[in-house]
Amino acid sequence: MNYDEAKTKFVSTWGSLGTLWGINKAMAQIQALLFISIKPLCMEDIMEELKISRGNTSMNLRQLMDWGIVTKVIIPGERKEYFTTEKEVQELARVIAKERSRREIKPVVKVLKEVSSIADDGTEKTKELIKQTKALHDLTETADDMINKLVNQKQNWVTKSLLKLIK
Amino acid sequence: MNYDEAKTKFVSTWGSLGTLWGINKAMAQIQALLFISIKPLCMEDIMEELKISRGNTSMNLRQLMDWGIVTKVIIPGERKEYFTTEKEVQELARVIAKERSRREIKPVVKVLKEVSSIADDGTEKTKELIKQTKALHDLTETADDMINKLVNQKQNWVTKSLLKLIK
DNA sequence: TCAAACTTTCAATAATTATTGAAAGTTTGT
DNA sequence: ACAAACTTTCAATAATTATTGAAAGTTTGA
Repeated sequence: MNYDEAKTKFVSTWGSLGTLWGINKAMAQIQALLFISIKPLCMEDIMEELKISRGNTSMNLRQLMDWGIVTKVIIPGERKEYFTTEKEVQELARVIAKERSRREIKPVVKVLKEVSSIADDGTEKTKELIKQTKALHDLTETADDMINKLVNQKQNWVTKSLLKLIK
Repeated sequence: MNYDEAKTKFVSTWGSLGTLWGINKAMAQIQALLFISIKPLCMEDIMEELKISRGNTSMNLRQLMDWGIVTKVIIPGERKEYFTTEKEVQELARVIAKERSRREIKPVVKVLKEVSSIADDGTEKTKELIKQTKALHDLTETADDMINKLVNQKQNWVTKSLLKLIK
């Protein structure tokens, strides 16, 4: 496998993993492309490499910037804008996890709390609903906390030592 | 909020969370419904509660059974089939994480390993590709390992004490 | 072995989500 | 103030994914 093959393989695989953290293919691919690029890229570069339209590129770059993963770079003497991505995987993971938690997990935890707090009218079905949603609430909240805490540890040794602990 | 409101809210919220673990809405809703039901339900019950078609119900039940989350229950004297879901949240989380890892994370880890193992031809761009995909490989693999290990600990105290550790 | 009771399959359709491309908007140098 | 160089917006369209419903399949009891 040569450089170009490896690059294409990486970009498309990382793109398809997008769903795993709730972003679309193009967005994930743009990030992947920037992630392995040795210099900032402009819109043309990205459009050409990924064969996507200008509008698509613009919209997805915007979202990546909103997330704080991609930043605009101004190159003196150049009119057009260039882009780079966060190069530290640890930091990348932090941002993604944080965003995911905020957008998707937190609202669910909130609903679970509400539902598990309804008045116990004494019927078996209500008891079951309360019991099960409470269990789900605890699990979800704990998992969310853990992910956030883990991912906020910037030093990699924490992850490694934890992993050893639970082996 | 009374029982029926709470139930509807829970089922639809849990359904929309489906994307988070890579299953579709109907599948997540069926599971949610069974999760708070005090007795096994048949296809009619599910169709009626969720207002979905017979075909949809059948296909999604099948997939839930393939995942090992839902099991068929035979009620003596009854012709039709009944279904229940795993009621332990811990076990539920285990199955979901395992499935997700197998279907989505493992293949990506494999590709990252391949890509990061290409020959270093000495160019800067190749070095960068290798370096970055290697970092991603390590992170992804570590995260995957952690999730699997954590989720395999059936006792809840492990999670709790770990959480304390990293607070 | 038949028919009633039930489940599965799958082509057609609907719903959702991503992408395009061209017009409108913005910025910059002269 | 203008025009060139660039970016953004968004309605239209395409691609993808989920859902339906009816026909085919299966099981069971008499």
